Amino acid sequence: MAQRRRSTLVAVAERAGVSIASVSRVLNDLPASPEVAERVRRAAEELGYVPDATARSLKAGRTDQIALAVADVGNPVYVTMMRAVTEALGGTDYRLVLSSTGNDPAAQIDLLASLNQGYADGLILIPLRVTDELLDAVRRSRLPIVVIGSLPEDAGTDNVRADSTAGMGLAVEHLVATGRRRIAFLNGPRDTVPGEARRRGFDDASARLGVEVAGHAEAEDFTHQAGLAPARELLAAETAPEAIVCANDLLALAAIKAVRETGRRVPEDVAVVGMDDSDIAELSDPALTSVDLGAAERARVAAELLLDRLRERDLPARRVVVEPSLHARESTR
Amino acid sequence: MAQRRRSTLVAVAERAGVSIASVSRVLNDLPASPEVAERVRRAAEELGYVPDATARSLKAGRTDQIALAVADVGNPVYVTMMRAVTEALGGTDYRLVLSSTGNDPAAQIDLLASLNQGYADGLILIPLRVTDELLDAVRRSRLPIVVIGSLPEDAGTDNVRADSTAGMGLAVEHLVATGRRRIAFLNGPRDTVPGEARRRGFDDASARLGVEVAGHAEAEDFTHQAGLAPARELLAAETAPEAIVCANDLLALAAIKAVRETGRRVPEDVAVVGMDDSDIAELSDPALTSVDLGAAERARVAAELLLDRLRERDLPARRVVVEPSLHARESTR
DNA sequence: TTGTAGGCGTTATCAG
DNA sequence: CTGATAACGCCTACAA
Repeated sequence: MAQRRRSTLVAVAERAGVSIASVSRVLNDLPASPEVAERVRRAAEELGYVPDATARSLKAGRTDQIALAVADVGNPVYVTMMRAVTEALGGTDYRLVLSSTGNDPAAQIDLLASLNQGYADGLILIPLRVTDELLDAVRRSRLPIVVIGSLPEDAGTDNVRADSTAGMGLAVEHLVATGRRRIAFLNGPRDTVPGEARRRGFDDASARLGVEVAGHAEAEDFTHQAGLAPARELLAAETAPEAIVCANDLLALAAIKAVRETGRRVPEDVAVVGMDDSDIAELSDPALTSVDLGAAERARVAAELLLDRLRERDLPARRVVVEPSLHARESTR
Repeated sequence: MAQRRRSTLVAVAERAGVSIASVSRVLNDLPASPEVAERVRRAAEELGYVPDATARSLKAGRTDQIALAVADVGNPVYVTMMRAVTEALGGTDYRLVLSSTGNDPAAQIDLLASLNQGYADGLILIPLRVTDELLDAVRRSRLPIVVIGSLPEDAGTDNVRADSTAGMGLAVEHLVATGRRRIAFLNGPRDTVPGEARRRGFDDASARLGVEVAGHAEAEDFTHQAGLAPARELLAAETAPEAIVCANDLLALAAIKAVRETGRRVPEDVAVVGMDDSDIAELSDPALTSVDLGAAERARVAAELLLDRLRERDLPARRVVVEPSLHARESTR
């Protein structure tokens, strides 16, 4: 059985018969005589000494931790982002502290407040809704924050965003190119960051490309369950759509299900395009055509920006836009 | 703009004209005269004072952090578990430190070593493969660990596991009850904790219930992609299976896809049962019948066990088995 | 090269 | 009730 109590520099020093300063130096590869170095290393080894992260942090003023705040750990897009952040941090020796704040803006503000306790060196924030209070809290925060999602110009915060308009453009163009004209839009809640951006994107794209808009519907949430009813609505319209563009992949699966319920086929009768290109796009049957708004890339870039800023605090606020790409699969053949 | 530098007890004490001891007391709700309390609170407020988590940790010997180590942040089951842990921790003031170790046992051992730096108070470990080295490292660890997954009897570690045998029993019984006799098994890698457990479970159940085993196949990974080829194999057998039991939901989706490729229908020609009852089971079309091995519950219990032990170190090692349940959906109608 | 000592920001003990 | 002071474990001038 290993000793219950952690051993400290003092213990190692005693055992090696030297001062704690020498121990610290040896273990941090600072100059020391070979003989002392040897004694220290052996003592440390024998005691199973491991430096204490907390004490180090207090001294160094850094925690080597980065916080990631997401609304919902369950949503596939956030999972993608989490994974990307994890990978980006893999090479460094930062640890990841995960906070699931739920949809509640108040919870995010609480989180920002608690961050000022300094348990992390920086934060990647993925807000579902951006309120003025949140922006304010972000501005007031003592530590570097990178926000993923659209922010007002003057937010003065590092910011990585998708180009929803371009993404919707890709979706609609693709549908037009494959011969669809009457296109409907299945959105999530409009009072969210992605909901608002994607609706604008769809409207822009459909106007620009001169397609016939066969209806808008809005699910109460970006989930499969919430998507079924509005999808059925769209399909029940007098002039049925030839294609449905959906604001995310879960809604797209709901659309496919709804299409099939009416006895129609995907893609022959109704084509379906999703958005986010999450894992389920490939798993779905038929495999789902989806626009990748660069979730992984956005998260990766956000991590880079943050690491950057931790290295060098005095940088101007940066904004990065990640370009979308279309992944054509069976649902729009 | 907020002041760049965090203010400390000393700053508050100076401003309030009292000692740091008094400040600490007031802010920790220890007895103090109303007048001092008032002055301290005002000063703290004016300076935007927030106590430093690191300093607190050093003093208290606790970090208020719990580490969660999973093999792959992408796998839906792990996501389920992460969410459950997040929720379980929601009521407490523990933070969650997430480590994605990959499939590499060495990485998990490194993680255990680094944990001895004391950046967390406890660990929930979900190993994909349990090697002797890993068990050893777990035993040697200075901090409380709860392992999710099967462990040898004598591991002496808190442990939460699924009952794969019972789960497979539910799957096979359900298939028998719905009139299927020739049943095949699509597994993931056998040299993993779940792979081994589920294979044994299937063999036990099929023997006990006297069904005709229409083949075993093994995917190289628990993924959709890896499942396609072995699923096709099973279907190409001379006496085709009437049902396929799959070791997880991703493999089950692969099986459904493979069945359809051959022009057969699910569930009429071939029934498919998945395992884990992850989100995609409900999303799939047809919706997937799946055995819930209690991923969320296991994670929740693991978190409870850990919190428990953090409260009271001297507990005997506990082992909890979580019972499975079957969720019948369209894929076995 | 080595040791002494101070300090990172808290909390807690012990006098006053 | 309050204040001075000693830890927590580490790093690092500075002095020897």
